This record gives sequence, structure tokens and C-alpha cells, in this order.
Amino acid sequence: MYICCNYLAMIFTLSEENYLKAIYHLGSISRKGISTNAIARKLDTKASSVTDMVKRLAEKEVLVYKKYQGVSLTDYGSKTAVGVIRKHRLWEVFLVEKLNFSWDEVHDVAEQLEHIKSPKLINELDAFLGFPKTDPHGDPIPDKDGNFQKIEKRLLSTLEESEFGICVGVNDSSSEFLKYLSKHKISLGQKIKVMSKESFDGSLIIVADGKEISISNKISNNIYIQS
Amino acid sequence: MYICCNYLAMIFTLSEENYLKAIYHLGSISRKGISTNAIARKLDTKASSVTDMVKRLAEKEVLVYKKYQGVSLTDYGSKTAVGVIRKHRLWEVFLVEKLNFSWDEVHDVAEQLEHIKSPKLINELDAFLGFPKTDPHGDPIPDKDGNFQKIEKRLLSTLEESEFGICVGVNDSSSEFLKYLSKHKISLGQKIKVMSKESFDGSLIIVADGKEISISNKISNNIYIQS
DNA sequence: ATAAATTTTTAGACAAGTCTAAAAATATTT
DNA sequence: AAATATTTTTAGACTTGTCTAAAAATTTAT
Repeated sequence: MYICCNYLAMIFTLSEENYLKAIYHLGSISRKGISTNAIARKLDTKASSVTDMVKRLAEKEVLVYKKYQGVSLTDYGSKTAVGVIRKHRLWEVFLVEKLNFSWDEVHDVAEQLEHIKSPKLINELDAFLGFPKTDPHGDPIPDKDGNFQKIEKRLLSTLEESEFGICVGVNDSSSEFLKYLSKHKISLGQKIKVMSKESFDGSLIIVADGKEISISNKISNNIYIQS
Repeated sequence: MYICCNYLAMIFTLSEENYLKAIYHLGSISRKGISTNAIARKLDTKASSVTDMVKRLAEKEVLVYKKYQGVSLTDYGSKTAVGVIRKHRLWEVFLVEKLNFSWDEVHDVAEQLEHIKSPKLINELDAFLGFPKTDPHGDPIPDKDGNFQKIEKRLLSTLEESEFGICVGVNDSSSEFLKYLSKHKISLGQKIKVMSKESFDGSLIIVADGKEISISNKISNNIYIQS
């Protein structure tokens, strides 16, 4: 029998880790295949690049890929993604609590630190910080076995002017509502920025896929975003 | 007038930083041009690869390169290398003092951490650690302007019979060598006395931590002491 | 000072990761 | 169900950083 790889010793490049993390975030809401375009949007890259990478990752058996059907992570791929997220969030806590970073300064640095490879480092850091349960944005920190509480998500309606987020899910999955979203280019992974907010009816003017549209409070109460 | 690059905003790849660091280390010994082969040996790569990279770095004006004449760092290249070394050594202190790493475990992780780009991160880390002057191997840590003291140090192998000194550093920081030292209770600050010196192979009989041991010339050539 | 050995460079190739442009498949509209 | 639009994939190219093999320059030895 042919053993393709030793999972425990498997090493991923920085790029591969970023893809796994992006796919995990997109997939943690919907259980369907994640589309090439959604991944491309999330990673600010081109669909063709995603196709290439996804093929490589499928060969490594961290995700399942079928042409034109999108992808979904295997258990091992999911575990790997959670490991990267754990590192990201622990470093964020370190930066804020020990090095006087404010919550809006941590992300870029944590994006670099999350790729440092050393199990001892991250587990000692966890202990040094007193095994924190959430990061500075309120997102849960997985423990060293990958267990954590439910993911934090907000309604689009809670965003303020000039804030933005990535669409990670919907509350209402009626065909009617989903068609409305498609027509306005709002899909999983789509970046949405709030340009202005009308205080008297809660309607928003947002930018999605480069186009500016106005949406009612009813709509923004049915879209989940992640900052 | 054509301005080739903005030094302050210049960003180097991981590979480029490793080349600069290697050239800096080789250059702080001899003042001549550093040879392609010496760099290749230090980085465990091929001479042809070094030639390629060195051309790129010369274009970025961080070093001066003339065919067949070796290279030498410009002031800016040198400053960049010192910046990487500063990061490496500060992370080593962090790992040992805060995260319970032993001195033979830090090198590989610090090799990764030294490439994280964030001036705020490293300056805050410096403050968090109390502005340490030396790393766990006794090497000086440059301050944020790149200044550091040269510490007076001699090789243990230069001591004569009945002389003694304090261990202040090592030349080889491989885990293998450091483990050997630990086993024989030789660490930074340890007093070492030379009892006798074998003239034909240069081996020494020393006393460290109250115990008498024999060490080869290869070992004593990798330990720095201060009288 | 010529020959031999060594070092360094060039030329050409490769892998990872990305891109553009065009083709193929799927989804939507009428 | 045919036409249109969108998504996804393919094909080919580029960059970074590496390699091998061979050519050129330099150094060492005779």
C-alpha cells in the first residue's frame, strides 16, 4: 500500500497557509464548496492563480477539488488552518498586552508572525499569556488541540461609516433574498464597505465589487460579515 | 535627476536579508572583498547562486560588486544587516527569558523571527525586555540606531596554563555544540580555569563548575572568554 | 612564465507562485 | 431552449531564487 505523505511532518509554504486560512474562513459558515472567485477576492489575487494553487493543495490532500465545483477542506486541511489561526490570534494578544499595540495595529504584524514554525514557541507563548480565550477583536483562540468556541460574526447593520468587512454568511437563505444578493454582486468572500449610514431608517450606502448601492436595514440585518 | 530608490522604504526579501547578514558576518572579520565561495559556504548554497544574488543586491546599492573581486557592503547594506542581527538577538533573549527556551533551542526559531518586518514590534520588544545588551550566547545587541559595543573577548584556546577567564560567548551556535557545553556545565558567565595545555594537539584540561575535564582544540577554538 | 588548479561567471534549466488573454463550462435571461 | 453573461480553467509568460555544466578569469605551482 502506498502512503502519500506523513501528515505530522507536513510543511506548508506561506502562500499555502494563506490559502488554507482563507478557505477555512469562507467555509466555516457555509458547508458547500468554496468558489474560486470567493477565494480570489479574499486573497486579493486572480481566479487563475487560485485554480493553480488549489490543484497543488488537492494533491497534498488538504482539500478536495473538482473542476468548476469549488473546494472544501479535508479534516487535515481544516486542522492546519485552525493552527495558523491559533498562532495569529495568540500573537495579537501578545502585541496588545505586552508590546503596547492598539487593536488596529496588530493585524499586519500578526499576518507575518502566524507563519513562524515552532510548536514549542506557540505553546510557550500561549502559557506566557495565561492561555487567553479570545483575541483583541473578540475572536476565539483555538487551544493546542484545535478546539474553540463559536466564531464571532456581526451583522452588516452593525458596521459604522467607512468600516468594511468580508461577507461570511446570510441569515435568510430564501431564493428571493439570495437572488437579490447575486444581482448586486454580494457573495461569500465579497468585501463590503459602508460609505454612509442613514440614521432615520438605518439604510446603508455600500460599495461591493466596485459598485455603490443603497441597501435597506432589512437587507443589512440578514448579512453576516467578519471584520 | 533620477532617484533610484528610497532607502527608508526599501524592503528586502528573506533571501536578500540572509545574504546581507552572511556577508556582514564574513566582513566583520576581514576588511577585504568577501569572496563568492565564502558566501556560498556560509549559506550552504552554490557559488553560481551567489553570483546571481550579488548582482541583484549590487543593483539595489546595498553592496559593491566587481566581477572576480568579491563584494563589500555599502553603509546602507551594513546598516540593514545590523538591523537583522538586532532582531535575531532580541528574539533570542525573548525566547530564553520569557518562553523557557534553552540556549541551544533558540537559533532556528530566531532565524525565522528575524525577518518579521515591523519597526514598532522590535523597538517595543527591546523595551519589554529591558534593553538587553547581550544575547544568550554573549553576543552584543545593537541598539535601534545600530550601535553596539564590541566586547573584549579571546578564544579559550589562547589561554595559557593556570590562567582563567569568564565564558562570554561562543563562535559556533549549533545546537550540537551548545548541548555539549551544557553537558559539561559551561554557560555564559561560567568561570573557566586552564589547568594544563597539551602542546602537541592543543587540547586543554580545564576546571569549570568545580569539575575537571579535557577539551579538544576544536572546542576551545569555539569558546570566547573574557579575562 | 607557462601549466595546472582553483575560483568565479555564464548559460540554460527548473519550481513556486503569480499574471494576462483566451477557451470552456456553467448559470442566467429571455 | 437558445442566447447571453458569468465563472472557471487552460495556455503561455514572467519573476525570484535556485541548480548543473561548461567557459572564463585568477591564482598557484612548477
